[in-house]
Amino acid sequence: MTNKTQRSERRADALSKDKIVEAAIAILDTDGEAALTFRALAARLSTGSGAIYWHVADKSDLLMAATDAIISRVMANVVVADGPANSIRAIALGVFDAIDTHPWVGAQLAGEPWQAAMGQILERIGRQLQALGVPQHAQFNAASSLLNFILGVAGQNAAAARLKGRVTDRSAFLASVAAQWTQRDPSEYPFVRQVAAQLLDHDDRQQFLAGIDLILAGIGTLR
Amino acid sequence: MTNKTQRSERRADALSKDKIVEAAIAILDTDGEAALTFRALAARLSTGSGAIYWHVADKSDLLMAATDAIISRVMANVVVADGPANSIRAIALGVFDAIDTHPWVGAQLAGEPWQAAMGQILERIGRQLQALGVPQHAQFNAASSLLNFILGVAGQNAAAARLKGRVTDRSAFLASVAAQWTQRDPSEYPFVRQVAAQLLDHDDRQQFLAGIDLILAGIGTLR
DNA sequence: ACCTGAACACCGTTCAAGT
DNA sequence: ACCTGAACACCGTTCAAGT
Repeated sequence: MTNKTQRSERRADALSKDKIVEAAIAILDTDGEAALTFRALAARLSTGSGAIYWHVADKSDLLMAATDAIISRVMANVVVADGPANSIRAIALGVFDAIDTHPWVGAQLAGEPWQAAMGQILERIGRQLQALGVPQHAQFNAASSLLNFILGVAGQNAAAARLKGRVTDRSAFLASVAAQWTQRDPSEYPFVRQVAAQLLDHDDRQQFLAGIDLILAGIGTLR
Repeated sequence: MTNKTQRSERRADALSKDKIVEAAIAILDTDGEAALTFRALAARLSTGSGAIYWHVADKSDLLMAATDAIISRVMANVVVADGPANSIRAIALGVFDAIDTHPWVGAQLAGEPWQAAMGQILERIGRQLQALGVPQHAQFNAASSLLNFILGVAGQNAAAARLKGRVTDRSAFLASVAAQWTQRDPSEYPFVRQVAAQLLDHDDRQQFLAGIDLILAGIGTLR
């Protein structure tokens, strides 16, 4: 037996980008965005943090690959039927629900355009807009409007998820938010005061659908 | 003369949250989000990094205060006239242009709801929706739809700004994005391929306005 | 070719010590 | 009350050294 510090055994099963991405998703889902570090990831994969860089360019690359994996699954499972308008609702709800279960996906979509997941969503929405009979010249704007609305909600939901745990009473928290918004000068915030009650107990998913419907109604006026 | 390391002089002009926020805005505007560190801020203010914490809770507090300052100025300068629909366009464009000149504001809005700036925008939009005659029960959803669309665009623009400098040819960059989206299986991306040409040379501001108009058209169908 | 883990160059935040 | 700046506990990323 020697005194020299023993190097760890080399891992038997080869690492791969897929395995790394799956491990990252597991960490993100169970412990949140902040918990995903290369050290935590390396520990979970029983390897050195540097090994990950052999398969993944950097943290942004890793996050985009994880987001793409989730969105791919969602898109594969979305049931497109009952006409193009309902199909768009289904696609949008698919993304919404994915963000609900994987809030970090929301942050990623909202803050990183040009990733593969964005192309997938755009494609799915665009095809349904064509089926809906939206004139060709208006299709890009219509798709981008729906997409941007979805991304806006995505960012907000990701932020809301970051509070989970720290905030136990959602209504009380939202009440304190509304109070802070209006406190600088209550007479300056008549609208916020009016909707404060609805803010406290509104259903995010239902409000999301209402927004999609509003944009669809607007698209319906296009000729 | 002593050999003891000389402590720096104590600053003559008192620090204040306002002064700190202004310095932060200057750093964010000239050198970008990544350049705002407590060390850089302390250097610019000729103080210790710890001093900043006497006036500001943490980095999030600082960023929210900076965002609120910018949005307050924008809202004070927005000209509301020509009827409620045009006023909503003016408010939205005000936010869009603010994000264009201060991209970090976009990132902040997209990723941090419940900050004061959000209350300001919501209030301004809501009041115009009331003037537009939107039925009371639909006002909250309508306002939230417009707001979320704006936040979606905000996040994308902030991300686009992060590339400035690194990317010199916008068209070439967007072409490579579209190519990457479709390359996995070109036959799976007919819509993206169709709009790729528009993607390359579309005007962000004009597309933003088209989205606002689409939502306004949808709101017009509400009764 | 792929993996290991120490080392580097940073962060935000805290806090004892000063005025 | 307010300020100073070293110290702490982290990060992402690199890279010489291993297999």
